[in-house]
Amino acid sequence: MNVEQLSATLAAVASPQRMLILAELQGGRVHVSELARRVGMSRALLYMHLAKLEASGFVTTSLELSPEGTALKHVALAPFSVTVTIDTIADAVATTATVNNQ
Amino acid sequence: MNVEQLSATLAAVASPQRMLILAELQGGRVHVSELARRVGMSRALLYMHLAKLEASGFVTTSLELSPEGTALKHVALAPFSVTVTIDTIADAVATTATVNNQ
DNA sequence: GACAGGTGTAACTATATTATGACACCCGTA
DNA sequence: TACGGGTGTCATAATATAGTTACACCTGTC
Repeated sequence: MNVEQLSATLAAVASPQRMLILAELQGGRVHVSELARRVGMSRALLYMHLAKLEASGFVTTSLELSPEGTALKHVALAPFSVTVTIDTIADAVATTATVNNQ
Repeated sequence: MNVEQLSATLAAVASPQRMLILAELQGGRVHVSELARRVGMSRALLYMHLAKLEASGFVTTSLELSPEGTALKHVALAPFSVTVTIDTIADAVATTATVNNQ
């Protein structure tokens, strides 16, 4: 994992709003509009946050048809565990430096 | 640890520039001006990054007199290990929610 | 005194992130 | 057809973060 990826992953979870979203998803998967109501933010904003969370693998989404026939985009928590130590960081920096020097 | 603290801690380390700084400090403590040269940034900018790293406990600083009599601000890596799981986040959210509802 | 090398910060600009509001479109139902 | 409830995205505004430049000040040395 290079610096950019590690940075993006940490930044994705280093947001009070996104932590709220993840905590809410602990109760089970929820569709986007319902999730927006629960965390108290607009759908447009939630889409932005979900894009960051999904890009770094913290959540997964799936578009499914409800019994009533309407499409629902379900968001579910993905299992994850991120540990940061000086070695994690040094490795990322070393990888990035190598790539840049090629 | 509440959401604000956890967010600040993760944000502090979720920066390519600050990762570079931490990686550089792995070789031992360095004074500010020298560190600025090594990571290739201005002192003013480095001070800003160091303030964030120090606020979350990733580095420590100490002002000391060199043998030549000039003051040197030494920056050293502090031992750390940050792990983020859904439980870490849920706890932080729960703590924050409790505080806000008081 | 002029210089080299250090600390510390204020003011400002540039850029990235976060947030809002409006729009187009789809499906079932009264 | 007019709702109500979804999805998805586009400008745009507001705010936070990152970065630059310049300044004041200190110490030892030529």
